Amino acid sequence: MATIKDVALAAKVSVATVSRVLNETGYVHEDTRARVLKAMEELNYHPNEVARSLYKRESRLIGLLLPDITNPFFPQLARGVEDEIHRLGFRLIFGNSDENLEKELDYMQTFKQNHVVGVISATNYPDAPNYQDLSMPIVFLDRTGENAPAVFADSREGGRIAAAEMIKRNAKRITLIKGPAHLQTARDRFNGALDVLSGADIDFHVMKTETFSFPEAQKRAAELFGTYPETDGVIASNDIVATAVLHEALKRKIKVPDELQIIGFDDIPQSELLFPSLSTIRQPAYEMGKEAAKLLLRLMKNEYIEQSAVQMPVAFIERQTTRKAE
Amino acid sequence: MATIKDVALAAKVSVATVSRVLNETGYVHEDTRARVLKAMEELNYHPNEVARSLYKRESRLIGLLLPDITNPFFPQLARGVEDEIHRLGFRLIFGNSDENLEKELDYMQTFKQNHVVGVISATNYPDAPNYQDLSMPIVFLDRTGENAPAVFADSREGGRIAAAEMIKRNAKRITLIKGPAHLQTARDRFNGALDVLSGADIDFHVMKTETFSFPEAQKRAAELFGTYPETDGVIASNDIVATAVLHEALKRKIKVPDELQIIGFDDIPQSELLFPSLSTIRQPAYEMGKEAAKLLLRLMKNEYIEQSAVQMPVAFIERQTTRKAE
DNA sequence: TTGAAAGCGTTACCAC
DNA sequence: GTGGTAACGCTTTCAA
Repeated sequence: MATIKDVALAAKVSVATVSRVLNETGYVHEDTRARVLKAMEELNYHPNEVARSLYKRESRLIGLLLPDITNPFFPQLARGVEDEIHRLGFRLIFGNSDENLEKELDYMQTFKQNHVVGVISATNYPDAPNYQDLSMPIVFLDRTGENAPAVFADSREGGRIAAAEMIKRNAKRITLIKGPAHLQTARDRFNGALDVLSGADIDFHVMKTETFSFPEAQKRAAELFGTYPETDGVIASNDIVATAVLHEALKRKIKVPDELQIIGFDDIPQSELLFPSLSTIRQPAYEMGKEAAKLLLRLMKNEYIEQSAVQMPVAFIERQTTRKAE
Repeated sequence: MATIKDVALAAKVSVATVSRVLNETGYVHEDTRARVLKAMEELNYHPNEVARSLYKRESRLIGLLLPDITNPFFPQLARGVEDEIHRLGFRLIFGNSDENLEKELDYMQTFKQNHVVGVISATNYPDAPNYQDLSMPIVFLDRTGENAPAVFADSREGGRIAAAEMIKRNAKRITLIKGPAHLQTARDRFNGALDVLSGADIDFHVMKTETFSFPEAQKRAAELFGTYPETDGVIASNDIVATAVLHEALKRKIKVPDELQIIGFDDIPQSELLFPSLSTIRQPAYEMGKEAAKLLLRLMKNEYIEQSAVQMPVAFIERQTTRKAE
């Protein structure tokens, strides 16, 4: 790879001048600039980002930390982030944390050591020391820290909507599934649904799942129909769990949505591909990724930010696991 | 962040000595080493990777280029790669190419400018100039270049297996769906199935799809049942397309697998979640990612490599869209 | 066994 | 307008 020195030599100027045209900083004569540009072209010169980063103590890299890219909710977040930062010339150092604090620390270390200009993290431990006294801005995605910049969906409202839609559709014996207790978003969904259910004149039943894994969800779904066969409406903690419930219901030849209605949460891409396709509460994952990137970019520019906790709207997506509202 | 100089000062030695204990290179007295280690500890010193990278002209970063992380096949590849390189201390610069040559070039540029030590790319253009005369090793993943290092599944064999299983299960009027022509793997699947079908005494019908997108697949599936309603076995070009066919079949109240059998390709995670769950040809995506990483690591060490094109086995996964073999 | 100093490719300051 | 050069934080000769 050609260096700035090669360009200087070819253009018969000093490296300082080359640097000036490169960064469009300071004066340089039109003719000189042209010569330099030509030399760059000919030598196919591209500045060494590492050297730049060393001197300026910041790179063109952004750190992205997600629990597990293999979980279908996260790729969309990632994609949203990337699309937003890409045109500004930023690139991603990416890692999966498995919700493991050590791994997160490890990646935060990597980020610092590589001079990233900012980080976006979907961590369950936003208040851990990992994330204190950083020299670069950070925004939490799909998570919230104590008045730290964050982008997340209005989960509680999502829970409320799910319950309201279920009631509106005339379910009488509702099962509310509670997700993993360590996830704030899961708790919010649950509490939102509870807000509505407890105020309604309706029978309901709470069941919990420890994880969002399909195999566990399958087991719990089987139990559900064993212990509470008369349920006619399930508000699931997310789409994976909802899928397991749907699966089990179909296996038992329960008619969906006539005998049993199901509402999921997230609207992961495959929810639409199920048969019957899954009614759910949509989180705008891609947009959330974009929004997080935008927020980070503003933070990087040190802009004054009135409200750095941005809450994204959720919406009921009506598909085929719910009946028409009456 | 503390620098090597701070450590040297605190330990009352020169930076050269600190560097020696850091890299375990050259002699250094036990007592000195202890002092240095202690100073590092106290200052919470972590070497600046950027400075290292500048001098050594190589980083601890690996470039990963995938078409679209939002497509459920790719996260598994990514995860396999990451898990393999993580414990060796390597990290990922990640980008989505959208199968766009410009974007790929763009990312390759980024990779070089950041001194990555190697790249793993799932490109459709392995022979493009983008990938020639690189100063670092590259391995193609899920793709092949002309005798370039690569890791990919045995798609042709996969096609053969799909066709054989379909015949074994007594399908009589088979529909073979041909995937996007620009994808080598799609062509291979198709040709493999054709190998078997054309040698068998059986009716079959070929239909093509231009993309692997669900909406297009839905349209084509609808057409299929319109123009060839008597088909009783569909060999789809991948699981997304198979899902669309299943969807359409269920909508038309065609009994699966009694009246219609379906075999997909890939075994993406959601294939198991469908109802009925999808029989498919599995590509070991996670393992492919791992294998690609391993190969890259060996290439980086300049090991002699007998066979740098590693073909991974595929297998028939029997689920509920096929009948029991007779 | 240790330290001084050059060099990695840039940028930015200060002269001219 | 332009060039010389110190500095960014590290590794690696070379000498002592």
